[in-house]
Amino acid sequence: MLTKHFGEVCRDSARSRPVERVPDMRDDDPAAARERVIESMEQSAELYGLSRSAGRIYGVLYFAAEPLSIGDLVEETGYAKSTVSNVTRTLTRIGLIRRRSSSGGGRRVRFEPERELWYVVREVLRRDVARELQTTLRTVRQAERDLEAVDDETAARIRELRETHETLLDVVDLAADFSAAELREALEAYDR
Amino acid sequence: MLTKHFGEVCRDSARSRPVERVPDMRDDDPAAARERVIESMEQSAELYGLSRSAGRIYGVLYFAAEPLSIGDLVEETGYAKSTVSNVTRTLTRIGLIRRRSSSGGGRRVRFEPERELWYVVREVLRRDVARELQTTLRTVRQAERDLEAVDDETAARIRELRETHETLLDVVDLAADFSAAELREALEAYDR
DNA sequence: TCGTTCGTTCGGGATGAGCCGAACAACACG
DNA sequence: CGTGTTGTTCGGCTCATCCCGAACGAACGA
Repeated sequence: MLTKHFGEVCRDSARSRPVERVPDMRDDDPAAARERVIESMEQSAELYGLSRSAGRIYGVLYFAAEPLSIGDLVEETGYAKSTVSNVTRTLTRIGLIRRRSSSGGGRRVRFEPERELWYVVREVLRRDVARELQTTLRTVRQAERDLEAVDDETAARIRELRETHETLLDVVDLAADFSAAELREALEAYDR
Repeated sequence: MLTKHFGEVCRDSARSRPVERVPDMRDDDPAAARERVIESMEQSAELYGLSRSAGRIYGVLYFAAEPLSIGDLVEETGYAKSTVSNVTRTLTRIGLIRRRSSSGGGRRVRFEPERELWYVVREVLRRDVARELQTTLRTVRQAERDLEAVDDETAARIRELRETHETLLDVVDLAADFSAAELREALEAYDR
């Protein structure tokens, strides 16, 4: 997936949050603007199969002046400590945030966001998508080999499937080696 | 998302299926090979945030010689008619399968698969990802405008976020206009 | 050594997803 | 018009997910 639910993109987006945030502020208040952007991140998180809390935690870290600990995040987001602990683990695994352990003394863990989103996408492409394509490809190739002698519709379909996946894997592998700006340039430069 | 769960990619993949399939067959049996590929599709479906049944139904359609009706799919997959009805609706919305209604007479609906997977990805990029990026961008730009007078860390972060999203949206828009082969060629041709 | 401070893990409650069977609705054909 | 056939919708069941509070464990300082 890449998306959790391709449809019903907006479900109940008015889930009651545990703490109230930014009661009433003027429009040019940085805190209010920040809050609106973070809410947008919550929504995006849902589209990409993450929980709403993941979006908020990433958002808080995005705007933070310095890496935050779990305790800090609990205070900022109003989520329980266990929730923050689990969500940060998930976000770390994806690559959306990083643990900066042992900054100075103490076992206090601090998290900082990866702000270059394309890096995150790239890692997902490599770690998840490419790997999935490879696994499928292995299965398909094995099936193709098993049916070497056969020449029916099924064999033809399997060949087609292999070719499709080979192309997709090539594209993913290639794209994962580009930066976002390079990618844009490469696509703009290409003339058909 | 694009993926439902970026982690725990393999959960209990041995869920009991309602009907038994391909009891025991030789390795070069087309049906056995087909079955293994379809099982692989079930797994892929999960990664991309779809249900296992969606993967199987798509797989059955992929190998079908002709478009299948809901009744056919019930017979082929062993799922309940209601399940097949719901899943086909989802798959149609995504673009993985198409309804070929009114082929000849009758109100019998038939489904056929989109075998060019990149087309599907492209549609998802356009319909879901690009749209999401645009929505976020609108929010971020509004926030930036609200903070025109302000010049603090938050304002800087918002500017950075806008630039990131603008680049990503450009890339998505561009990529969605390419075929898979063109995309590969464009990336291969680009020399840094 | 003993609190203190942090983070993780465990069990539980609420919500939602996936699947089922059965009832319902639409349409073709006798 | 019935009547069978096909697809959709509805209520229910089960299981996973999300989030919580509380208990647990590991490190550090006094």
